[in-house]
Amino acid sequence: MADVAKVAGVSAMTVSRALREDASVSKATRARVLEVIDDLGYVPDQAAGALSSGRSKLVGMIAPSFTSAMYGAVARGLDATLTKAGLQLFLGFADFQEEREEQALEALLRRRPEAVVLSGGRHTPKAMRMLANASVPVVEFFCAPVSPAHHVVAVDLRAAGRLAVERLAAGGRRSLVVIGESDGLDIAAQERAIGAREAAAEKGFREPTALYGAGAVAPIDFGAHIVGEMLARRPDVDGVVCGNDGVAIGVIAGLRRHGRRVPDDVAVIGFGDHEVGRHLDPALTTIGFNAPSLGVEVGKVLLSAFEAVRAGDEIKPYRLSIGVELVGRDSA
Amino acid sequence: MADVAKVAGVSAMTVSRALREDASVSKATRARVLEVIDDLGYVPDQAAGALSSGRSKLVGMIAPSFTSAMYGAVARGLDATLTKAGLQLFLGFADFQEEREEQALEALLRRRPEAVVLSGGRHTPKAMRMLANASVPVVEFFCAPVSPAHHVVAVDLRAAGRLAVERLAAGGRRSLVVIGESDGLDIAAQERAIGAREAAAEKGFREPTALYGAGAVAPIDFGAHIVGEMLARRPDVDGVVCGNDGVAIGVIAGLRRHGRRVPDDVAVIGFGDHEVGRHLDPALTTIGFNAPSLGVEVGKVLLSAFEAVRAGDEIKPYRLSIGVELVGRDSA
DNA sequence: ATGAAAGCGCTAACAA
DNA sequence: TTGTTAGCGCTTTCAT
Repeated sequence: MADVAKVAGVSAMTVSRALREDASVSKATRARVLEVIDDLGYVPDQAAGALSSGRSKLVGMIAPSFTSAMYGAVARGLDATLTKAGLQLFLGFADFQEEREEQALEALLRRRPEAVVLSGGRHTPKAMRMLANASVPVVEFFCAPVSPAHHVVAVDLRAAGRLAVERLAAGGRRSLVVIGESDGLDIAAQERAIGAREAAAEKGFREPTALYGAGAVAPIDFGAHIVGEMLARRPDVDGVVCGNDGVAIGVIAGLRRHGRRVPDDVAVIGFGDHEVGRHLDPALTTIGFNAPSLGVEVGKVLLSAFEAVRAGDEIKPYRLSIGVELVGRDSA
Repeated sequence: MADVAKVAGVSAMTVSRALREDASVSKATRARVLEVIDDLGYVPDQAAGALSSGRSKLVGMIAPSFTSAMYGAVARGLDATLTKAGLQLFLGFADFQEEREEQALEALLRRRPEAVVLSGGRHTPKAMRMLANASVPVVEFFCAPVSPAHHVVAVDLRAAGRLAVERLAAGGRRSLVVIGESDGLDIAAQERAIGAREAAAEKGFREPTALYGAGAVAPIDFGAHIVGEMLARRPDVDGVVCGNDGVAIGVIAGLRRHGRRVPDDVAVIGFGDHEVGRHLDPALTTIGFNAPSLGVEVGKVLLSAFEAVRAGDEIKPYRLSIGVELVGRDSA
């Protein structure tokens, strides 16, 4: 920056100001400085800027993985919203483990983010403590947190469970199984199971059998393998609610291997509305929600939290619920 | 840090040293400092550390998207390797557009990464200039760059094209179409097409028809929609090589709608070996490669580049080729 | 509209 | 083994 200042014949301060929109620099000076910057290929050092101003312009997001399309889509929506506000998104991996999440969070906090976004659910006590100490807005997304200390933008997973059961009931199914993700988000699976149980009770059905995955197994393989256990526990099953479309695809494949036809013998419903579902045979009935817009909503929550802080207003926790919809196709 | 130093009764410098493994601090002092740090919930500020030491401990990676599993898997492999070396991965989105990549790169460079990882292919001139100015190791991954100025860890896409055609030839197919991704990575599509053309020429076939996608369309939908054009351009087609498994799934669905059976009338081969392929009907024949290990290899290249710099050695560009393998199933 | 001085929180280099 | 001094590259504040 000193170089730029020298070449442009101004002080470093003027260069710094020329880089910002609002600052008071004459048009001519700014133009000259910007030209020199371009000539020299100067890129300002944000670490220095952050240290000096106390604003890192960083928002951290920690997700279980970016291998499944959902979290990538959320991140993309969030990134788009933040970029418009001059903020950068810093992504971290939690690998579906609370301990890894804690590590990722600590690494993130070293960069002094202005806000933290992480997937809802359980967190380690140390992670909770770090979040409290950081004194920045925190948003938990996707599923409702165990102890909601912050803002929440959660998908209405109970409604998902309810919708699925209602669809199965409408199709004449009576003996239900609910299968949780294999991705460790057991909170999400439980929420969905609660919704399913409620709906089943309303209809006067026998309580659905709940089956949960063990960890970060590939969802399709998990679905394919759990069919054996499912059939053993509930031989008369005629309706299955799956934690995500991957599991559903695996379950359908597994059922086929066990000689059960879908949807004639057993109806299967997925979750997530992955684009592949439409092209399967049978086409997958699933519960959908808008993942990129979930990211956008998280961004909006942050932006208004920042706004509130700037205005000196009291910050009240947001509780946003993202709606779900049934995508009725052939598998159920 | 000053707080910690005061409470522990040492200087800030000693706290700083206690935080690092190698530094010379007595066991007793370190233990005391670490305890105070834990009590106070102190998290060091890396922006300050980076400014002072000139080491950001950041490696930036810019990928077209994290909505498709591949880039997420690469990022995960890279992150794992870097974390072991005390480096953090900073992810950026390019949204399949060169201009967005340039923006993401500039934002990244403001954080002074110690290395930059980006997907191979074309980059804007300004991006190239920025990379040169940054004077840090650069790795281009997945597909070979147009002007390879740096390290390259590329999947052997020509071999992928060749393997696919050889499989089709072995199945008695003679009239071939090669479909490029709809994800803007046209370089990758072209490489694959070159390999396919070579193999077709060797077998004495008529040159395969090449069809390319228009941008960031959902791959499955793209595959489904391009079938019409494909059948118009090449009515006698009996073998299709697709740019990724999503496209292949769409093509199979599209062919079915046009009354062509797979694989009886037309054989279809995908790319990427997505786990869903095994569970489709017909099960998808595809070309696979190990995405997480691609990420790990990128990490290794960076680590040895750092090592070379530290040792004062000359840095010679790496050219790593990641092998592909045919995953023979039912669709071809 | 522009500049000078001070300092953000850390670490390199040197001293003890 | 520990402490002191200086300074990383910016931005804040205050002055002009």
